[in-house]
Amino acid sequence: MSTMAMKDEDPRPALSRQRVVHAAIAHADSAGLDALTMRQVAGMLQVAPMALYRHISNRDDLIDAMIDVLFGEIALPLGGTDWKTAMRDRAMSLRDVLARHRWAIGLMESRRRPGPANLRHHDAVIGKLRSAGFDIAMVAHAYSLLDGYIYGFALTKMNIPFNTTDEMAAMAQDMFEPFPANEYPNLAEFVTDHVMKPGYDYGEEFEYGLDLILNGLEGALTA
Amino acid sequence: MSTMAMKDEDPRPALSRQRVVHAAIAHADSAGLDALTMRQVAGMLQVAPMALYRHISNRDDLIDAMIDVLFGEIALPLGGTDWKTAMRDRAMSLRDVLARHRWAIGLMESRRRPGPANLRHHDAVIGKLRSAGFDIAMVAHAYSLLDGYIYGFALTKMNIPFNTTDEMAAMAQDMFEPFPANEYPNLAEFVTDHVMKPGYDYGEEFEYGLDLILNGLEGALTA
DNA sequence: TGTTACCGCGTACAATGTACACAGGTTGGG
DNA sequence: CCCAACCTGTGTACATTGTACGCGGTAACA
Repeated sequence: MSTMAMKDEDPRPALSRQRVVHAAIAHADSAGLDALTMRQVAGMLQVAPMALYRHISNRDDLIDAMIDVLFGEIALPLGGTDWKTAMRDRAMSLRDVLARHRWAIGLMESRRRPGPANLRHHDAVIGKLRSAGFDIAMVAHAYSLLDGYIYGFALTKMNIPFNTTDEMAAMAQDMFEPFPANEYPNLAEFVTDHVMKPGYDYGEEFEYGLDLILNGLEGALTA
Repeated sequence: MSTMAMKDEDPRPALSRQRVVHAAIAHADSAGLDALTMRQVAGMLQVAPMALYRHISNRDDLIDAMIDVLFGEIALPLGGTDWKTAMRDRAMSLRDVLARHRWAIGLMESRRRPGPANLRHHDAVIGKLRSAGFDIAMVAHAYSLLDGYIYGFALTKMNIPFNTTDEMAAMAQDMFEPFPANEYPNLAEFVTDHVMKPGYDYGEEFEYGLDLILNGLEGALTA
């Protein structure tokens, strides 16, 4: 039989830009950006490293494409709802995307060649705010504040890998261990009495700040 | 003469951890983190690459040390002022530090081994908030919100290298060029009518959001 | 004067991104 | 049906990186 007419269980379907980009995302999700080497991605696809270069022009181009896929993952419920609900839903969705793809946090807004999903996303958000009565300066304020907070929250909170309270305790131990006891009493109290308490939930922390910002913007808008 | 009794103009003073770290910061400031190779740093100090390893244990240890120097650069005016002024000043100072050292934005809060300046800084900020009447949960809210915003603003705004309006226009051109005209009308309007206007100043943008957050926190505190 | 600790160096190696030329299959024109 | 052009994946090769290892020279102290 010809290779073309092979059945579905072809052990090695043809390479494509899409397949390369998705494999790269999967690998970065599980192993981080540093581990995203061309040879690793090629390995995942059972292909020689140089085969990738038929579909991407270099590693940076690959990352650009990966980021644009993530922009496509952000939900944009801009339909009938008011701007506040729309912005809140978008923020939560973006937060979730960044949680799924931690490696991307520092890259989303620093691409020199934004892809179509990226531009479409920003266009839609700005459009929603404009049609809700924000003038252009106010759009700048709102967008700057919201995205700053969302990305910054992701940056400051998600880099620390604490999945269990025990892990967290161990890390705190390592942190304070090289220094004299009680050298940093406020910080120590904060960590032991709050961060390490069982009920602590970063999700709630995020929403608290988000709502504070949204309420502040609402006040500024109606003023 | 002995090498020890050499005069001040010794062309190559003894290496030290401090000198290595400061050279590395200077290089990262001007060339970025990717260009921060051991060989480059060694070259700045007119020393063989392996000489560095007598004073730092590896590249990651070097970066840890660099970050802690930056934490030391953040002004902490926690004296007689009220919490709001203190937090505002600290935020502005941190913003300035991040502007001077863009390469550090993604690294400040993700060190697994925070240095003494880092811990002292957080301890002081938490202490200031506590003594101003914030309970622990409120400290978590405030700190999360403020640092999220500060780092996020730095991340989203400073990565884009627009020093002049012309450069910005060129970049906007490159951004939209691959796509049909008017594909992204809201974004296009925003860029041309606001970002590229001569009077646009990112500093003001930062302070707008900062004050909104501080006022929101004040409201929550007194409630 | 010896001995010991330290510090900078030269060499070497494994891992990485990617340039280059090639091979095997696919396809379209005669 | 045949051959030429063309894709697409491959093997090899090289420059650049971090850093392990052991050497030699200098300083400090006996």
